[in-house]
Amino acid sequence: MPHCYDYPRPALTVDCVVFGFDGGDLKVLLIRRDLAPFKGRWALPGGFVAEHEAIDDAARRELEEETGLTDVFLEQLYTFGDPGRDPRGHTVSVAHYALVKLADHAAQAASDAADAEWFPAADPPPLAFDHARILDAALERLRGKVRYQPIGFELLPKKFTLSALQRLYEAALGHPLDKRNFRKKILGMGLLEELDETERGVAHRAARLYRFDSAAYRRLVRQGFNFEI
Amino acid sequence: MPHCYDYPRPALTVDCVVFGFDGGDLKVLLIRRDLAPFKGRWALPGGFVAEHEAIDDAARRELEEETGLTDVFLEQLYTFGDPGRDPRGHTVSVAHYALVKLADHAAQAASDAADAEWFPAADPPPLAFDHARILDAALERLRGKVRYQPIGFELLPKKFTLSALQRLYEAALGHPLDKRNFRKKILGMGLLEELDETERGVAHRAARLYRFDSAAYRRLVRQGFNFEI
DNA sequence: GCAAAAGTGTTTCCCCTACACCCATGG
DNA sequence: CCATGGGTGTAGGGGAAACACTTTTGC
Repeated sequence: MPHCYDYPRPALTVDCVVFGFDGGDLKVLLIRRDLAPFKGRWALPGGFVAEHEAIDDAARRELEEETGLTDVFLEQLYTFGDPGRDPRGHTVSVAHYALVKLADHAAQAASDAADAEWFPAADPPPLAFDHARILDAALERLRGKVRYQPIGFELLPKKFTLSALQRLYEAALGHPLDKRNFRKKILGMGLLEELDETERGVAHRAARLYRFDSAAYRRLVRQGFNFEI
Repeated sequence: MPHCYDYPRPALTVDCVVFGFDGGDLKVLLIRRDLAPFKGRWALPGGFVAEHEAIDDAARRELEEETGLTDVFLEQLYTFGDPGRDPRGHTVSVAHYALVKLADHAAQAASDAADAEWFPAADPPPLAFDHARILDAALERLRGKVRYQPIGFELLPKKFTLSALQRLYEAALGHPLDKRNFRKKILGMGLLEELDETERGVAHRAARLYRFDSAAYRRLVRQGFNFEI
């Protein structure tokens, strides 16, 4: 039952701020636009919501079509609807943010989307539409959320070192953390499974690898546990 | 430049979860629907977003049209877009929540909107559409946000007693707080201006009145202060 | 052997918590 | 004078923060 003729209405799109972590900086995945407006500019992956399509389905569909990414952590961020944000007419965008394990996905994204590229999230190129504002909102959300929900692990490979985890938190929060206190706190939570394995191919002492134990996390949450860094 | 004929698209609405506090319970303001679907059911105030209208403008406009409320604290909550949430067709709703000073606004709302009524937020009547889910999301947001942003004051009269503030926090958080610790903490922040005035018309010792000092709050935030209860 | 990062404990301090009694007011 | 809420201080415990050196490994 389409009701396009009932009422003039804004168009509805989704946009995705895709974050990755390369061990040093937070990255964001951008697409080069090959159509007007903003032809040639970098933009967030996204597109129109189809009728009878759930919003997060649309976000995942656009993400796969434009970047090849599937099975990522994806969450709604905010809905941007200022008239004037799209020169073609009033377009409302439901922005999302996604967290991907960069190491696992880099090859896939590169092959499926020639015009997708990773940029430093803190220092992106000029962006189309109001996407710079959306990126800012996503960074702020990530900074806030990473502290009280264990979403940081979505940005790391399945097996990771404590130093990698600490560098991730330092990049997300924007300030250095004390190594001993960080390890004490994170290990004290009982969320990390210590593996009998070390990282490989480094020119110094190899660090132990850990894995996030999501079953343990769910168990603890049920008992009233609150994650907090 | 309307582009209704470009593309079939979902309809776009706004809905508002309006919270008030009567000194005991959190309340939510509902409207009785006089049109199908869900005719006669209680629903959140809301309606269609006009073309070229900003989303929060639409929310404020609908709020005034349906309840008479103006100049309230209003913030975007989440966008609900499951196909099937509206039997008339695919309708995406950008939900907001609002906080009003119940004492100041009760008369105004009652006169402007005969079919608006306050209900206990924790125990509302059956609601139209997916509005029960939206209300739940708003309650959860309020519970979370009240702890680390000074938004509780939006629910109290300009001048209030510390006990009223404490009862508000207890209602929002759902658990009792220690009186002495609460007063120590809240006064220690330096956000409350102590007035030379006491409440009136109570059958016991009258409590001192306080006022939230938003200038002091902004000053402290600039210095890195973080509100937290 | 040297560069580079891994790994490890203790002390201090502050904030959160728990807790009970007297006071002022209106009826 | 009594019922009702207003208002106040302290002691103890736990977690956060500050802090430096030894170990392991690859080159």
